[in-house]
Amino acid sequence: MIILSKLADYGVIVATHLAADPDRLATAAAIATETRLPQATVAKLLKALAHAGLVTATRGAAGGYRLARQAGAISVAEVVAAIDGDIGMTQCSIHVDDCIRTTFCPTRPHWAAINRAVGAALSAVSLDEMLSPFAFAHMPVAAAQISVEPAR
Amino acid sequence: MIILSKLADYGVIVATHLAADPDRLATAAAIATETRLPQATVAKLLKALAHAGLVTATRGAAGGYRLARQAGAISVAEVVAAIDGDIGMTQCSIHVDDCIRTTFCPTRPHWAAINRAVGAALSAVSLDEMLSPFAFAHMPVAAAQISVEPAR
DNA sequence: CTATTGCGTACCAATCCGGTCCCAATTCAC
DNA sequence: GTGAATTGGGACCGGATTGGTACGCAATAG
Repeated sequence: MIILSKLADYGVIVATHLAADPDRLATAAAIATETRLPQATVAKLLKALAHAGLVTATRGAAGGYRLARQAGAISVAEVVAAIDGDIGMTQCSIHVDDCIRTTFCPTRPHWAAINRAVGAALSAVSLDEMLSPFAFAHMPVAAAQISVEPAR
Repeated sequence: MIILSKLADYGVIVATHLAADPDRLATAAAIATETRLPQATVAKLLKALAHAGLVTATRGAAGGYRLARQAGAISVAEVVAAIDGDIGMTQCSIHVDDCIRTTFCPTRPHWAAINRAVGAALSAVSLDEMLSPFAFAHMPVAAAQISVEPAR
């Protein structure tokens, strides 16, 4: 299974690209060609990022986009959430009501904890770290201990 | 965004249900009614779990399913992987080749680390813990520190 | 032999997703 | 003031994925 949608993946690429050059005011078209992503899609992503307040947009001729904060202050989790919506493991993590099993399902309360752990993994990484050519070393401790076994 | 597919979510419910009564040989139909999930779907899930070796199936009349291992020795990650396939954050985590950006995309190497952290969060929880009415407390350290901010 | 139960596969309907396009609003240059 | 460039916010569409079902085959108990 793939967790991130293509769009969210692209969103991180675009945001990281902006982070590489924080002072520059880049147009959607320029970013698209530089990242080799489809123009219309990049434009859509930037709108979403702007809506979430992660980038600031300047309209009009000679307009463009720029990171709203320092690259170190924007986490991957925020970028993903800006595009795919808030992160939750299960249906009931987000739509709390529409599950007939809520009353007797024993697993429900535990998802919240798993939820936080996953969110933490994404929140722990900022854009400038994504930019660095070196792998970062401050992932949650459990990260190195267990690897998920493939099933097929 | 919702990370787990409905099917994977159901899979965990079914597996947890089996974990509640490890010695019992339960038919797919019985599990379906007890968990209030559609029969055909539960049957499909149990096949997948059996295929992954998480449950053992006994065919024939008076047959049924049973956990293949102790509930404490089966992680949520395994159940999810059995149904949704192996866990990866991005396209390139799984299909390494088919991305034209591999050569110059700076974010690529970092996803692996995030990947492991997420996998660890799911691997850290076993079925018997999902069963307990109390929230477990041994999530990765970062879990409690950061919460993902909603975007919409 | 027959009833029960799992096994495998094929199939269908619905939803979701990636992607495109269009037009209004805003700003700059001349 | 006019026109070009650029973002903003929709609508829209085709295709892939997913949830769910159905059917025939194999195995086993009685």
